[in-house]
Amino acid sequence: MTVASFDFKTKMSGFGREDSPLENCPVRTVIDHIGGKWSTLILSTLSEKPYRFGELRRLVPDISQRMLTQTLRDLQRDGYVHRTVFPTKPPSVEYRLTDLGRSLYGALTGLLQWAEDNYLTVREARQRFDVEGA
Amino acid sequence: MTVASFDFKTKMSGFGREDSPLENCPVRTVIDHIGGKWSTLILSTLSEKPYRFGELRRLVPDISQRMLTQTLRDLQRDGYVHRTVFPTKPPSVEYRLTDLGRSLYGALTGLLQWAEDNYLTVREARQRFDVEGA
DNA sequence: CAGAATCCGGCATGATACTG
DNA sequence: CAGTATCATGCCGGATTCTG
Repeated sequence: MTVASFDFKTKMSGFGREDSPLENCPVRTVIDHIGGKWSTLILSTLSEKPYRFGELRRLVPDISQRMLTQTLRDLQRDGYVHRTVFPTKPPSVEYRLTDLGRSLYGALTGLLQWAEDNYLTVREARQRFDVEGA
Repeated sequence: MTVASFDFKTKMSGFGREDSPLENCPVRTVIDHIGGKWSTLILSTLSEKPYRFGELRRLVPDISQRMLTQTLRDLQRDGYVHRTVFPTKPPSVEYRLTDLGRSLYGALTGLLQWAEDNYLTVREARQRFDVEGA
């Protein structure tokens, strides 16, 4: 199965029907939830090693507490992250990637590497477009 | 360079400074713009072969005209899609992937394939989480 | 046919304050 | 330390109408 035919089928599956077609698309099941603003960043950080809540806050200083909590819950809900509570005093909570999360991160790596390799080209294209458009 | 160290560095580059750190992150330069609701879908469709505006509308019936126009413009701006106007009457416009767009789609394929392979697992995890949480 | 312009609602995100 | 709860808001995206 070629790349094109694979994805064309993927795209088509779930479209053209009346019962909320987008929600039934296999690809969107995954993409919609890791396309958020912080998901990839948290996954990247946790791919290095498990971290506690406060450590994540410090490692990703731009994120608000609210968004960190929510992103972690979403990742946990999808089975990418495991949450362990240590009933110490004060309590500490450790987040670590599950096997599924590590697997997803592996698939994500190709895209992240591409971004790293090509972002300058993209920025130049953007500038050219904006200049000639003006 | 390992996966973890690669991405940890990527993540850190652009953070911890005051001048709008997120905007300077190489990864976000790319991810922020293909994380939209329709970008991957249009890229997938165009990976098959070039299409005209109306054909794209029919192939992705859920998208509104406004969003199709905007998504195509963004993809063109980033250099992923080339836009060709044929001055016929009535006019027709063809969209095709550039080399950069094809390259990006190649990097994206791994993630799409992962989604196709694992979306059922993710949905099950989601259900389990929701049930035990209730 | 291929858009541009406009209006509008909802959700994602942020800021702040409070808690066990 | 690790969250929850509440409020404010921006902008994403849908529906509709108009144009060359």
